[in-house]
Amino acid sequence: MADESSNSFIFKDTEGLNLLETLDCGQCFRWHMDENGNWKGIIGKSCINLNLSCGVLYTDGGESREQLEDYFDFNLNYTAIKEALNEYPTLKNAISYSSGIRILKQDFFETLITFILSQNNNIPRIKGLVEALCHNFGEQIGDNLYAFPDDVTLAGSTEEEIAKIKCGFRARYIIDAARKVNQGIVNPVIAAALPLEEAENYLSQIVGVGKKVADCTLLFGLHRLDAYPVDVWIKRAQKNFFPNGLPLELTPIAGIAQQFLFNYIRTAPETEYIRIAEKELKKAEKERKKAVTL
DNA sequence: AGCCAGGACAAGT
DNA sequence: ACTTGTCATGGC
Repeated sequence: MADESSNSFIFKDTEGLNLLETLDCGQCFRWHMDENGNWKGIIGKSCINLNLSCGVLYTDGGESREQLEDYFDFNLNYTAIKEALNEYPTLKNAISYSSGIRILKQDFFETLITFILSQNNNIPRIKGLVEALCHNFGEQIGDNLYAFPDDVTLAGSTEEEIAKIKCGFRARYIIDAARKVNQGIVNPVIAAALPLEEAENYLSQIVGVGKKVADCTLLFGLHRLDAYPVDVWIKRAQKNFFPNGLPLELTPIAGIAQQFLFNYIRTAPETEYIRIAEKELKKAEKERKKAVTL
């Protein structure tokens, strides 16, 4: 992979990109690291290999240089964004914990369906469900490799067929999403252009899509950096660090701040005391309720 | 064994 | 406008 052949590309200025932090921070679910620290994943119908050493990203298998440049959003100046976020102590800590996170520019439909699958689920299981969906409904693009299914395929399936992947109550949500996208009732171009709150409501036409899933779709699938998904982890972070919400100045890039915060509160050693404290609190609450009923 | 998970939704205060 | 129960499944 020394020089750029037909589908191998080199990105020399990766601005502090860290593949583990970016590909395993809960924004995407189809990338896998091997024992050497290299990554393999699927973008569109391409299986892509990634190797990052000494700040240089070597890619193999992509369609074009522009495809990867776009996917990793290399034209956005992350140094400047992180400087703005660093003005706030908690965000500064979160960024120094995992400074190599970038918000990927993923496919709209894939992101929409993936985050429908994400609801009330943990990340390992989301990965399994997405993989099962691709395996059962996606086009085979290689040896045991499947693209994410398109809206036509999913819209043409039944709820029972979708439920085969064991996604439970989410099966009918997927059908509804696929049909509304397929019929043009939900159009990514329109969603991308609407003001945030209207865009959230627009996507919430889909049964099973509320504010959280809408925000994830807007942020990860349409690169709306003002979208700020609030899940159980972000609620925890807010309770402890931003009881009055994020600073208003950060509104245009709240989504990026959110992703640093999410990874920080969920996995950083220095926030473990918060996770433990909440567990203890919950346990005590349960004991209290038990005592009342006796 | 039981709690929880990148929630949404309906029904109840 | 806020709480609560329910939904299907399996990771830990």
